[in-house]
Amino acid sequence: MGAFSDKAFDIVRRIPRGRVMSYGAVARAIGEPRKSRFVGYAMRNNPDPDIYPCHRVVFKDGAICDSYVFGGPEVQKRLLEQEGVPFLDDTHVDMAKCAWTPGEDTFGRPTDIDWEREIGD
DNA sequence: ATTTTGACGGCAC
DNA sequence: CGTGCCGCCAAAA
Repeated sequence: MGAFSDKAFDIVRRIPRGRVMSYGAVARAIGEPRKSRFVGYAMRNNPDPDIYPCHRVVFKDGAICDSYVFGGPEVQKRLLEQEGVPFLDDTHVDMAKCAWTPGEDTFGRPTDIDWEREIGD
């Protein structure tokens, strides 16, 4: 995989549970906002969905991609709901509430590595 | 080397 | 709020 994909996965891996990032946000986090599209391309080659929560990457609108998803958009939505990600409607995530960006505190926050912990709060 | 193809995003309708 | 188009740019054919 290219260096870009590597960076993309590095960012995605840090997305805490219950939060999401848009493809463009990931691209911007990498420093190349123009390659938002390529982020999706990278996700398509996700080596290990268990390590890289690509399901937390959605459209800027909060919509979920309808193609090339591991188990279909429904599965992705299901995973997000499971994490407590708020939805505006049946097809859109409430980005205003769960949009995340690197730099926010992930220290005490649960990340992909904390799958064991439940969202109970 | 050239053409086609997108897990996108923005903007016009 | 949904559709359609165009611009980006690397990867695949």
